[in-house]
Amino acid sequence: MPDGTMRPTALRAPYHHGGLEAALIAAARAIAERDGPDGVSLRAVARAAGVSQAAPYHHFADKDALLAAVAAEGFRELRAALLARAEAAGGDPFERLRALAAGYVGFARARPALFRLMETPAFQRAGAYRALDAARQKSYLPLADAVAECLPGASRAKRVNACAAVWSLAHGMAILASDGRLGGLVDLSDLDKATDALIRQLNIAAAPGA
Amino acid sequence: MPDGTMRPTALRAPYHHGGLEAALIAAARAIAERDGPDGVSLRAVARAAGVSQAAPYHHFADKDALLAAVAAEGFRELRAALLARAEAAGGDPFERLRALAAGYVGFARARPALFRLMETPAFQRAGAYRALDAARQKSYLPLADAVAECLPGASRAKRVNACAAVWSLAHGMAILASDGRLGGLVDLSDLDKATDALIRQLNIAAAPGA
DNA sequence: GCATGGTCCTGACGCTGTAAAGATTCGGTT
DNA sequence: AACCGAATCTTTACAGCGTCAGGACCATGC
Repeated sequence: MPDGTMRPTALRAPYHHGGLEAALIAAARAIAERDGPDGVSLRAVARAAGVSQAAPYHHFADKDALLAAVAAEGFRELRAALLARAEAAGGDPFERLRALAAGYVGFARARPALFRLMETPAFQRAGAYRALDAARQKSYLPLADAVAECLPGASRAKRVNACAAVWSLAHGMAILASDGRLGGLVDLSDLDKATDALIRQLNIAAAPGA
Repeated sequence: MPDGTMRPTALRAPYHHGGLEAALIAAARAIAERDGPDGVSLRAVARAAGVSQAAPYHHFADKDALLAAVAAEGFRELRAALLARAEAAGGDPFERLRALAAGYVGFARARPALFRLMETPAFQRAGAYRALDAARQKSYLPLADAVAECLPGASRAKRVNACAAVWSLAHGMAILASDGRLGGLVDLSDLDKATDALIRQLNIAAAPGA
């Protein structure tokens, strides 16, 4: 193509992208899942979306804001995955709790790069990204609810403690499993079962199966 | 100072630094603890050590190798802190286990940036940095030993499960606490007590005090 | 006294995030 | 239909980054 500057209008990409914001989020996520969170450069994202390097700044304040949007999408998907598992688990609260924990760990294991991005400490700072905060908060609720239902008569302190224990255990497992570091201790090929075994070690409810 | 090139020898820094490797590690750690792991630039580290930007390459293969050295130092300190806590805890295995978990979480809370650096996934890849791997491995042993001593007659599977549970719980607490995210659930001002309460929720041994 | 090799510096390359200024196009108002 | 403001996108530019090549310095061993 000898004439680069005057390509026929029909073949040239339209000046206005149309859905650039969504395209940037998708491209950033794809790159993050391929090369890890640190492999994401704003310029590469822009290239992948077919726009100039400065175009993203019309949709995101800076690079962190774009990554925060990706993370928020991740939390929404995490929430959806948790709700689906809870639904499938049926009515027993402890059963549901174990399903939620397994879902949490499984999500991290299935999308390690995305999970790592969601855990990036730059975005933890509450108040910095409101949409992210909201999505994160909402993603944690199913777990807290299930814990509360497991301990109907307990004091608030007891419930809070149990909630912290479950969350910490699931979070720790999620991180260790997503990095493959739990491999020497538990069978990562059947992560649901492994999570079950660990959650059962918590004094949350009388574990029926044993 | 009009004559920049011919400063008197007595006032000029010696051409050979003397202890550059250690100075670089210390500078990198100081910057990481002030600005976070991502705030560390090789050039800034070199500036802080009073050498040129390329000098570090005579002591470290690349930036990651320097950060890995900082992380290894962190793991050695973590191990020392854990051993000290175990020593102070006395003879009861479960008491020692709780002290170790509290030490683990306390370390992360006291040095959040260093802990975050140690958990950087780029360094998790086993075999990439041998000294780091060794230091990390060794830092985990006290916890595993204490768990084993808590369950003297148990099967290997049971001990491994308990070990994974303790490690996951402590690790999750460490990360959540070092980011301050556990604040809504537990009292971060008395982290030892909070860790105690959570570890007690594990069916590791009959918790005596209740 | 001189060569060797380790330690350090200067300068350069291509990459990054981001700002400023101009071009293009859309939507709504005359 | 003509216009204008606002939104979107491009070009250009700057400083800082990790890293490398080539040269300067100097402690050590012959």
